[in-house]
Amino acid sequence: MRERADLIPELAEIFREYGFEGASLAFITERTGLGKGSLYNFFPGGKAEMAGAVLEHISRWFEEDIFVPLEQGGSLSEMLSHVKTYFAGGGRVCLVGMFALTETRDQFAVQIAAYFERWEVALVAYLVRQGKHPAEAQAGALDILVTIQGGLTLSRARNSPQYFLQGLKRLRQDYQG
Amino acid sequence: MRERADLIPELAEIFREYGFEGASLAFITERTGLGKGSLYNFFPGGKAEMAGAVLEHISRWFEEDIFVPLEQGGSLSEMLSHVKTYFAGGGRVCLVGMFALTETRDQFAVQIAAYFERWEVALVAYLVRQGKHPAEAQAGALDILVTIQGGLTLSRARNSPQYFLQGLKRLRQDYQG
DNA sequence: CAAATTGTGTACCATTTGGTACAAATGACA
DNA sequence: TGTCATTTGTACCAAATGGTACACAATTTG
Repeated sequence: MRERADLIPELAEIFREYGFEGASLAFITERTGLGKGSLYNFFPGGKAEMAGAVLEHISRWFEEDIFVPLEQGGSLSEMLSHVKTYFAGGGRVCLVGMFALTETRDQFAVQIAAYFERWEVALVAYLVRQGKHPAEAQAGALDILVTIQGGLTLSRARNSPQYFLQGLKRLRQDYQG
Repeated sequence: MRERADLIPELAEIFREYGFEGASLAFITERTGLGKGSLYNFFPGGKAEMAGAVLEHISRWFEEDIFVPLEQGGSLSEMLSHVKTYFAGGGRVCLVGMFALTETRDQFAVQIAAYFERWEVALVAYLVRQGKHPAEAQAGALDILVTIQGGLTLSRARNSPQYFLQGLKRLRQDYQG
């Protein structure tokens, strides 16, 4: 017997690999080893609720491990290290970015936008604390987000982590405090 | 009566909006106004062949309007302008990037990788011509691709073109010949 | 230990999916 | 004009889809 919380990381991995539409209920059943009964017991709203829970889980992780540290004295270098680990050095896809591009987007638009906005706010706070002017900090935050997202997309597309890794390297140089 | 070539841009727009899995045959028939008979007449391989044709069409456009000019004396600024127009200033999604992230990826992995590799080659050629050392040119090419892709993803996610537009602006500054 | 609660598997459902068959309409062309 | 190939709509199909119903097993809890 399992509980809902244990399932969420598994579901996250499944959606990461197959997308929202691509991950059929039949496949989710097979991969988790749970029947529909259990699945719909934990997530009465079906696939949509599963994906929602996964997004929430991701948001919480970033909130604790990335955003808050960034706002409370952590360094950018530290953040980039955590990000690098989280995305397996470019081998793991950003589920939020993926949902943002596909048809799933409308369904989760609010959570998707909130995730990136929150990240941006934390980055701006960090850069201002480093002595940058607000406009400069804003531009820097966008640059950092864009470089991470783009690196992940291209690393996936070319099946090579170099895009992601080199992006992180440049960010370290350009924004070292 | 229509012909195959006219259909491809329509299909491209449909896939862009709904993704590969999300664009059902029923919807494609409705949107194009063509029955399955016509669709399967032009694309006997079904949806997969439609998407393949769309990717090929996109590749050809970039080859002629982006890659070749870049290798034959065009400026980076010129390329960035074309790219900006093509992606509607950040309002249009990169279909190749989208396919790269979703489950569709395996099916079209070769075309997806080739598209970005080709772009990278053209950029390296341009930067070397500008007097950069090969390693520097390579790093610059990756940076440019990453910034464009990331900008598109984030602009879509936040429903705001600023990520894409500011990325382009930075590229203009950092790589002006 | 009994009773309520929670978790689980299976059988089932209507709907939608991508795809096929084929006859009728349309066009090019001699 | 008559022939032939292409184009088109419709009716069909098996398989897969997300979802529900429900009986049974495992827990908690009084």
